[in-house]
Amino acid sequence: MNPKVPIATLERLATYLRFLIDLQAMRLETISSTEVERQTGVNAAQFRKDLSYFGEFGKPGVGYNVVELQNRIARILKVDRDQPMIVLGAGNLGSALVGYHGLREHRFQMVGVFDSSPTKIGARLWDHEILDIATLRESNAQLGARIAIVAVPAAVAQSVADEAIASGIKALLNFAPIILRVPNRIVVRNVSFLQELAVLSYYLAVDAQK
Amino acid sequence: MNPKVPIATLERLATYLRFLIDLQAMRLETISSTEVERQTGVNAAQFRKDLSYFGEFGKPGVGYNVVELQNRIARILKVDRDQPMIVLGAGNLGSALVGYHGLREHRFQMVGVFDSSPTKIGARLWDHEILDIATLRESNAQLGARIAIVAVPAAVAQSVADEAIASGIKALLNFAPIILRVPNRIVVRNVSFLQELAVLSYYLAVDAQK
DNA sequence: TAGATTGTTAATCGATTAACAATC
DNA sequence: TAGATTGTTAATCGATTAACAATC
Repeated sequence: MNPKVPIATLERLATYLRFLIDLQAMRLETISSTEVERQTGVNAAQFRKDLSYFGEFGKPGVGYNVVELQNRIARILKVDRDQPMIVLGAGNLGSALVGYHGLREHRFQMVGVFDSSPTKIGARLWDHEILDIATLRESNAQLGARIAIVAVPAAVAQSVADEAIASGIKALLNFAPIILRVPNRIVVRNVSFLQELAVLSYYLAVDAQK
Repeated sequence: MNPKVPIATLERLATYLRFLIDLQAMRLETISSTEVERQTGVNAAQFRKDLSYFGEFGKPGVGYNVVELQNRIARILKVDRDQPMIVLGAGNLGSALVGYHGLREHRFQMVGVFDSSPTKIGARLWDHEILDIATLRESNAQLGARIAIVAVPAAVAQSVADEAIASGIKALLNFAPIILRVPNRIVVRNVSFLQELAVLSYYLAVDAQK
């Protein structure tokens, strides 16, 4: 059914999901691909093609049922069930992530926060006790998280990632501005606002030229 | 010289820059594209092609001078000069961003933080006083920022973005999980860790099948 | 000079979009 | 039935990578 789904498709799927949640809040029953294009800017053929990797979702002449499509996309992305997750690093960013309610709303369940600083270990962060990152292996044997967010400084990100993988983590969301080297079986996604800002900065200058 | 540079190229340029800074810290004088591939995973031809949009950078038979390449990429991305920047929203995420030193290191200069909450306005956040977002237009007339980071809740992100644009902002880094509608001349980049997590979540399930 | 590595052209690969028969 | 819109095929577009002459 899904022989090599492009990553771009998966990213858009997450966008569609978000959009459908809004439509549902607005009590809309159905939506057509043309209307999706008008409201999100994603090409209508693109939208239909993206969905086609996973089966048939709409009714010709009618469109897509908002609630049904939303549920099916959630199931495809596996965000229809709780996903235990840990955060590595309780600095500014790590703290912000632990306190972010959007995660829970999307069924990502924060089960542990780790840091290496003696002044932080044992302290409370929202409703979590900060754990010693040196105990990651033992702790995650209990917690059973497969997703970890890397929110430590660049200098220690690689070794923290290595430890996380040894502790059973299968997927990493990396906020540190370095390229993590990991085994093939491990999935990594990078979030780099410095990179994003650099791209903005480039376009700012290009536009000014015109 | 640069007739439509792919966005992917610009993103990688930021990665190269980061990598070159590390190389310089390690006192390396030159590097070859093959070595870049070995250390970053980016295909060597890709690396050379990316640079070729902007001129010639290396010496055949020798490679690239680390310091020179670093400087030239910084100039291309315009991160060789201070860029004034504002943050909209002083919640968890906004606060973390304001406190993030990496921004200053990359010449992004935080010049203002805005929020709408009466309990926050006037309070100190690191070395900034939180300003009333209702005064954005007047304030940014003074501050002169062209880049804004949108770190407000989804429900108000669009109206805040509209205000920012009216205040002279030309580029937006959007953390809110919605699609911002903006005029053509405005550049937007989105950072969505919910989206990233959804992609991870998908692959986690796919791998488990195998 | 011989060996290494560049910058660039051409080939390949993959993703986006247009077009349309099928169908509600 | 007529009109609308789907799912999918085929055409287009763009990005990645391999190959190689130029050159240090």
